[in-house]
Amino acid sequence: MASETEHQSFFESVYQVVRLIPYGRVTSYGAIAAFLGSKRSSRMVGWAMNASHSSIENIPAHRVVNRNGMLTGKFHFGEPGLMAQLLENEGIITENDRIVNFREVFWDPNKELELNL
DNA sequence: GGTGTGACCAGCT
DNA sequence: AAGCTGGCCACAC
Repeated sequence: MASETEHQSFFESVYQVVRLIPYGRVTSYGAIAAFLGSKRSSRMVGWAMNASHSSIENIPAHRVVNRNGMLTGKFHFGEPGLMAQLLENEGIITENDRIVNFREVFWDPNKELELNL
């Protein structure tokens, strides 16, 4: 057995979900964590994003915000304001580093996505 | 291999 | 009501 072992690290799982976020939509760290099974592991999701720079794939980390809809990780994009700019570029309205219509653009993987692992 | 950390969340004071 | 602390779990040194 053993085979290749899909050692899919927690990070990889997070990347997949983040990659599945539709254009013009956002989600929260807790939502992704809950989708992965550990609602309280939301911190790991954020940390995974920190390592997203190591991923060769483009991770739309700007579509991931906290449950308040605030752009908490904007400082990690190299330049502050870049995250908000990317979001507005997708039609998402942000104000004061916070998504105005967060409720409207919120994309819950638990609801939209099905357990197809 | 123990310790620390981290872009959170929720509960307690 | 608002601020803070704890918890949680995976990764880096």
